[in-house]
Amino acid sequence: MLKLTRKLEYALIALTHIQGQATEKIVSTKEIAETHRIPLQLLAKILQELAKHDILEAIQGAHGGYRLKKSLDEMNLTALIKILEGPIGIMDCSIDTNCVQLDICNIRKPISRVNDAIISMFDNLTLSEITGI
Amino acid sequence: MLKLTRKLEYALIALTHIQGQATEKIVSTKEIAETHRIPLQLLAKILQELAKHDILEAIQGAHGGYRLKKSLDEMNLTALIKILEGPIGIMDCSIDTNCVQLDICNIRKPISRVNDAIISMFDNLTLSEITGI
DNA sequence: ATTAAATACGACTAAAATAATCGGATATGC
DNA sequence: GCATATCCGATTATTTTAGTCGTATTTAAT
Ligand code: SF4
Ligand code: SF4
Repeated sequence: MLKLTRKLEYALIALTHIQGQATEKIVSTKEIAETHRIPLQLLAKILQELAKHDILEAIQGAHGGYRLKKSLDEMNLTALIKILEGPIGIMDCSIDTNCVQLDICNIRKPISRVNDAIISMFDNLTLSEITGI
Repeated sequence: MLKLTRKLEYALIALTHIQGQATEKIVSTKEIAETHRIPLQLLAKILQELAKHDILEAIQGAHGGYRLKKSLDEMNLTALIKILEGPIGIMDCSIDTNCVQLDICNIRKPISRVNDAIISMFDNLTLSEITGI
C-alpha cells in the first residue's frame, strides 16, 4: 500500500549515481549495479527505458554505458513515474473507468482531492531535488 | 504503485454510509454491501476489524449491525490505514531495516522527506473530512 | 424450542502486481 | 576475434491484494 516500486527507486539511485560523476563520464550499468547492489539485468532494463525517453543517452559497445541527456531539474517526479509505471493515481477511477462502484461511490470526490494533492506534490518535485542538484 | 487498497476504500465507503444514517440506527453489513456493491464477506471482515479497534460498535444477533462508536473527526487517515494495513511508508526502510541498499543508499534522505510530507498530509486529514462532516 | 438473521473468525484460494531472470541479438573498442 | 557493452522480448518467481469458505456464536421473533 502506497509503496514506491523497486524499479522507481533503482532509477533514482542510478540517476543520482550518474549525476555524481564527471559530466562527460560514461557510466556502465555494471558499475551502478555493483556499487548499489541492484540486480544487473533489472537495472539494465530500467536504464534502457530511461534512454528510450531521452533522459539518458546510451553509448553502445565496449566501454559503453550511459550519460545524462536531460538536465534533471527540467523533469519532475511525476514524469519519471509515468515512464516507469504508467499513469499515476491512488485509486482506480483516477486512471480508468472500470470500477463497479463508480456511479454510486460516496468517497470519490474527497479521495480525488487527496489524489490531486499528492500528484501536485510530485509535479512540484524536480528530480534534481531528489538526486541533489 | 501508490494505490490505496480496496480494503481501505471499502472501509471509507462504509464509514461514510453509516455516518449518513440516523445516529442511533444500526446498519447491517448486508445493507452496506448491497448498496455499494461490495463483496459481503470481505466487507464483514473489514467492519469486524474496525469494531475491534473501537471505531464501530458491533451489535450481534438478528437485527444486529454496526454503529459509529468514535467521532470521525477524532481520527485521521493515518490511524485508519494503520488499522487496516499496518505501518505506512512509501519505501521499505521507513518500516523495517531489511533493505540491502540501506547502508549505501543515496536516495534515502530525499525520499524520506517525500514520505514525511505524505504521512503528515494524512495525519492532518480527519476521517470526517472524507466522509463529510 | 425453533428458526432466521446477524456478527466473529480462522483458513483457504484466486488474481494481480511486482521483481527478477533468461536467452539471444547487436554494437564497438582493442 | 574477442571481450564488454547495450538492447529487448519472453518467461518465471515472489509478494501483495482481493475474495471465498466453513463453521461457530449471538439474539430477536415466532
Ligand atoms: S469510484 Fe470510488 S471505489 Fe471506485 S475507484 Fe473511485 S474512489 Fe475507489
Ligand atoms: S534504503 Fe534506499 S533503496 Fe532501500 S528502501 Fe530505503 S530508500 Fe529504498
